[in-house]
Amino acid sequence: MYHHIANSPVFKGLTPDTIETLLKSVQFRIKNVNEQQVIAQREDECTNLILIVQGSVRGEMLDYSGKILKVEDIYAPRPIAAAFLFGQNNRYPVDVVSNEDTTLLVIPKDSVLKMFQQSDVFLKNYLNAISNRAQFLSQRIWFLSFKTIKEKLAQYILNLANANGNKITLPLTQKELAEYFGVTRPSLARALGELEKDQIIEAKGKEIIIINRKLLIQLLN
Amino acid sequence: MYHHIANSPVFKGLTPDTIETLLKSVQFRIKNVNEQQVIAQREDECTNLILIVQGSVRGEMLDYSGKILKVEDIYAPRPIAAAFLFGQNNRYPVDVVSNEDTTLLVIPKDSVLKMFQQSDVFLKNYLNAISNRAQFLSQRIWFLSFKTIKEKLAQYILNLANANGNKITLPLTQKELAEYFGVTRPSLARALGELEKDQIIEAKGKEIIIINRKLLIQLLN
DNA sequence: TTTATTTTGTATCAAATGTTACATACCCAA
DNA sequence: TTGGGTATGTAACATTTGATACAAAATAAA
Repeated sequence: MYHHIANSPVFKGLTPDTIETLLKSVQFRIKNVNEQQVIAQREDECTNLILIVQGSVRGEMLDYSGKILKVEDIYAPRPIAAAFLFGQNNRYPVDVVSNEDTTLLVIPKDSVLKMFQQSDVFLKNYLNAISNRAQFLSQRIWFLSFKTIKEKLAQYILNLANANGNKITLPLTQKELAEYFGVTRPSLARALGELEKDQIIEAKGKEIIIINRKLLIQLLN
Repeated sequence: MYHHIANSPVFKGLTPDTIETLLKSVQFRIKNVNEQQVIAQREDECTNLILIVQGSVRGEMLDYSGKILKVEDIYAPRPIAAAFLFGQNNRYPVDVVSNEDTTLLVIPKDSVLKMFQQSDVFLKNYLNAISNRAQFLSQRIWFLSFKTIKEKLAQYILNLANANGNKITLPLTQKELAEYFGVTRPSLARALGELEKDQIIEAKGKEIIIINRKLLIQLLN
């Protein structure tokens, strides 16, 4: 087990032996769950740090009518909801359900605090994990603030192109990109097509070449 | 000064004297800036924890064409970008500019780490601050995932009503609410008007009464 | 290679929202 | 009380996007 979780972001830089020593100095437990088992429900208080040792879970966001809005899969050896163990309203924002037979490492909050005192590395890793989450979300919101699909595309392409000149390769399928943008797939395809028709970009498969960067930037005005 | 920052989220529960002792055991500096002075630029590395002792600053998000997208004001005695001191890409996501004559407390990252070791309370406060930020952003994204304005309104109203029965008071003006929803003000007003016309709610100023909760929930389907 | 599956391009139509403009209501301060 | 500024209600029209459907292309599997 310690070998598995040594790859977890919160244990990065620690040897399996060190992790074992660290964990054995506090309380924790192992929990095995079957497929489709509910691990936590929305609004449950989040009192433990949960790491996925093996398997995967998903977070399901529901609205008031019970409809599933968004699903996020989390795989071993990542932590579940590290950013919800602390904070004013430390409750799960989603229902957490196992996708498959899954092994969980459950560490109570005060054990986590003890581990912070004992391991500088663990503390830094934990801070990094939450911070990364906040940064990711922040970036995502910034992105969603672009009104039209073309604006989002322009911003997205310019971001990728900054490093690699005028030729980029989309790292996502159109379907995934559409989901990332919060729009439908045909709408995204349409927007791409129009950018191409206007001679702003040239797209062949996932390869995109910026033909007229000036016009691309102007889309953001 | 220590009295001022004692009200900061990261120093909550500590007396001014304790804070003084804590800070004097590490390195830090005070920085006074005039109005409209640039404190940090987007993509600058974030190497210090910055607290606003007195005054206020704003974070400005710019797109590639240089247009200001969003502004967030931060007032004393809150920290600036606490969630960007750690993490993989610890760079400011925004330009930070002072709104007025402002006094800043600048604490280098390694001093912050030392303070974590010396004060359990400070560490917990910091974790809470980052976590709150992540939770806030998470909630915000969840919210933005509702497609139509009516859906957003329904979700928003139901959230407020949960605690207080069927009568709620909007804590924001329509303008602010529209901004929060990421829509224009007239569109929000129209949506509110239609909910009223359909006898789902009754709105008078900021007072809203849910007339037909069932229909309100059905909007989410 | 052939077949199945996924991805992409495109079209049509309806629905939602933005834009702009203006009138009315409200609130605070002189 | 009376302005002046802000907040709100509403209208007409243009734009954008969603929903749905289907065909072509690309990719993976047999």
